[in-house]
Amino acid sequence: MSSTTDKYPSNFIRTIIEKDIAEGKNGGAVLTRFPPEPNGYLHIGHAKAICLSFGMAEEFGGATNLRFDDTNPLKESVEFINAIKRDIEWLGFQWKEERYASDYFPQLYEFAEQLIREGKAYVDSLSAEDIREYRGTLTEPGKDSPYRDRSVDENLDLFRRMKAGEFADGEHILRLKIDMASPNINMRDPAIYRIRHVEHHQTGNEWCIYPMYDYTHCVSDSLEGITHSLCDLSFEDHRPLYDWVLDELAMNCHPQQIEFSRLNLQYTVMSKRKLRQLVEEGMVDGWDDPRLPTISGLRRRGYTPAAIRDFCRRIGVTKSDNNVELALLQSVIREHLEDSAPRVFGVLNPVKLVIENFPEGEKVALTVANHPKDESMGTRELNFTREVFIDRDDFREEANRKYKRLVLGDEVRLRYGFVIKAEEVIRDDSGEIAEIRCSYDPDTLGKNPEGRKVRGVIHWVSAEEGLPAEIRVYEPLFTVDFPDADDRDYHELINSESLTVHQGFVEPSLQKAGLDDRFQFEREGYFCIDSKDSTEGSLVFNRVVGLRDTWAKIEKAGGA
RNA sequence: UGGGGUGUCGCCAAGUUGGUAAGGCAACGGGUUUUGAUCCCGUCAUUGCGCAGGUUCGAGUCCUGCCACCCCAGCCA
Repeated sequence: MSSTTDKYPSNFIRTIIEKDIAEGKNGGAVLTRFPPEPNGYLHIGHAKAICLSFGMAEEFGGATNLRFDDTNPLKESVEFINAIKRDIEWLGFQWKEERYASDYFPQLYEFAEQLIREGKAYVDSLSAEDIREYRGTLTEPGKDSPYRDRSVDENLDLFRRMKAGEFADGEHILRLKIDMASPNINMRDPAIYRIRHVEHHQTGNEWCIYPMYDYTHCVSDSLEGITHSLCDLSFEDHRPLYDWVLDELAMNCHPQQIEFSRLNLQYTVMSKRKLRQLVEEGMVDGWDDPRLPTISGLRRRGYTPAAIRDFCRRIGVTKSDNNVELALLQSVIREHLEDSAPRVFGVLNPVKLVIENFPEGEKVALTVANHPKDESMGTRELNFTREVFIDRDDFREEANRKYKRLVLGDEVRLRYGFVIKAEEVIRDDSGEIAEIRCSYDPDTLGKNPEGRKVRGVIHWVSAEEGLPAEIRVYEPLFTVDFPDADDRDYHELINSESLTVHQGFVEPSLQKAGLDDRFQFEREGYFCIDSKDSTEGSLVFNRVVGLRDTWAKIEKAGGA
């Protein structure tokens, strides 16, 4: 995992850490944490944070804790906990310790009593609506709650009774006593404990009051001895509160919160809320739908952990808003698969081709390379037969010379096999081409014909030996590059053609394709077995990404 | 009209104490090629680093003033 390609280029967070180490801060130690709330699946944006937090720690000989930020039992579940752990491990990272914010509930409670005793927290009995009213607005200061000056004894009594379950949800709340006139709204007496009579996935029914993020996170970081607490920019305004709590509690470990900008990627959405909607409304096939930017989706789509890590490294780490092009992600996975994926043949839109002068029942065994540039990947055998499938896009009844595929009356090479010539087209009742009758030149195996220049080379699959397979090709889930920035409801922005299912054929060797294998279907793209739906008897492939397609560009420009 | 941030090539992004604008992706030329892939070569910010002034022999880097965009008013995280 710790190859040089995983090293980040210069960024401001590394600069800070290097400086801290040079100055002997924290005794030169680096301990980070990744703190997901188990209320959804991890996505590529989380991968950025994971690579950063784990990456920085590893680079400086430190470690990273995985800590589930499980302070809101209403939205969380063990299903998400397990999915998150699996995704992080799959990405290639190992946490030092698995912790839960709920591990600290007892200590958090004691600290809360301490704050009350010191007059730094109070129980408010205003309704949620009133609290909102009293908070003021962005431009006007808030005003003190009438309960703000309750005595320490009363606060303590109330808080203990909150814990004991004497009150209903929403009846009381514990707030920090900071400054209702602060220009930073987060400092206007933030709530730190609310009553919730619900079972918690970790602590069961032990508690009916639950601490809130701002209070929990900094204390948890401190208790664990975190040195650098990396989070996204939305928490920048919360840093004064983070620091306030640790200072007032006089914690002996005061981690440094550092914020960076979150990832925005073209043609997708990154908010857990929207992802959850897509899943729950059945617009996709679960959290691991290959069109989703979730780690699980990317895994099922065929992305590799190394490619995702490389992507995270290449997008960099800054505080500026960023809009990363999908092309970068695609470029990275292509680059990784180019070297590692063995080549095979697969035809997505099959049309049968019959070579009339090739003897029926005969086979010519061809030894073909698994990789054009890497002999160590070996060879495999393919049988050339009288009937083969080629892709419909690789045949035209007429075309100009720029079209380097099969044209009626002209020649083309079937890759690794013979040069053939299209002689006649057979149509079905609907007028569609049902079959292409051809002839072949037996003297063209491994050599070019004399005096003629063949248009090009196309791939094929033996009709006699090929395996039928379902091949799924994906396009972006959304029709606009940044759905979040669009005023329209996201339902209107869904790309109805994000999934195309082909009933095609693949070469026999793919029968033994494994779940972790990636292949390049020559001239088509990179593919993998669909981990959810593929079976031995009915193969299902996902297209990870297409090959770079300059022909499509030429075609689009009106070149042919 | 409050507070917190950010503005360097179409996108991402480097740019330590001012010294004369990295790299990647994309794009565009060309070469190799039994994958229109890969690979290789070349072009791609020349009084230019949001704008306007200023300091300086010299500023993306310092100062002043503007402008634009993002985040914040959950008993969510």
